[in-house]
Amino acid sequence: MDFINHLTSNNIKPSLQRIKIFEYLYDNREHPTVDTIYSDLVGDIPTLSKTTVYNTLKLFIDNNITSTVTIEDNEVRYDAIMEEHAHFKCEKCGNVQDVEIDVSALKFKEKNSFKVEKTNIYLKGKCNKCLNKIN
Amino acid sequence: MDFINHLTSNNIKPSLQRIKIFEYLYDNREHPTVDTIYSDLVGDIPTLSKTTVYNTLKLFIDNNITSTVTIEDNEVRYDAIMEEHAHFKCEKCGNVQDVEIDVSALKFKEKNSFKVEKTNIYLKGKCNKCLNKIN
DNA sequence: TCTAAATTTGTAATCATTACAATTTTATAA
DNA sequence: TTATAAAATTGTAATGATTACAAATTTAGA
Ligand SMILES: [Mn+2]
Ligand SMILES: [Mn+2]
Ligand SMILES: [Zn+2]
Ligand SMILES: [Zn+2]
Repeated sequence: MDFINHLTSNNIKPSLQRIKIFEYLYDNREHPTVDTIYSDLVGDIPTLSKTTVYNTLKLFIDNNITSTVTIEDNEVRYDAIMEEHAHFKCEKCGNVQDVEIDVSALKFKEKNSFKVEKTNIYLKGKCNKCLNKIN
Repeated sequence: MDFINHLTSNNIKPSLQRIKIFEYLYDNREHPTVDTIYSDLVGDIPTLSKTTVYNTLKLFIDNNITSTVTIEDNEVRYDAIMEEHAHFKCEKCGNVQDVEIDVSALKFKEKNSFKVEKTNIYLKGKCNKCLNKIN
């Protein structure tokens, strides 16, 4: 993945902060929060500001190279994978993982029609790891 | 719908505030926010406190007679209809409507299995009304 | 009626996010 | 290269939703 080219081709000037934040998001697929992103990167970029993380993620979202995952109503997570997929959160361990899904199979029998442009599917339950624990 | 009985049979003592808030939520299907609920009910119950609205909704959720609708990451909406259904938000007019959906049709081909206990499906786009406007 | 428990209320605290102005960095032209 | 303007980053203050908490009110039972 050529991050600089990816940013540039999406009209985003590739500053150090932007490259690092996008790289982090792309490599860490567990859908981190702003705080996690900031904490994990501030060692690398000591001058990093949390405001920059917020600004940068907003910029990414406006340019469609990042999306939010709001599977909980009290935390916003971020995702750099833009291919359509669902999300599963384990309510035991808290992990949020990607789920391949065929969204086109979603046929809703609606009387009043509307045009769907975005679909978000959020699943919750227990993950394989937690199911196999004996406690 | 017998609201008092519904609350009682779900282990919730039917105080005036609880009855009115649940009744409001059940009758107004547009998935109101705390502020909307409070504003619309304070005329009816002049002593109503916003804290009571928060407390009561939390109580409803804990007892599974209400759920949250977090189709936007910056506002929490509430819903008293507990039958499984999806939600559609029109990005023109902001309306959030219910969508009948066959959740069982959702087959995800996952390598790592997990046990799904709750499913939330959020759709966004343009509603019928807004599509038919000439502007 | 009296008393304790439950509920409601108002205010203060918390915490995530945004606004904004100052500083720093980058790009451009002389 | 140097000067200047634009863009990006930063730190701090403001905002706003939610929660904590203690006081007041209401309800239920003896
Ligand atoms: Mn994802
Ligand atoms: Mn609904
Ligand atoms: Zn788990
Ligand atoms: Zn509309």
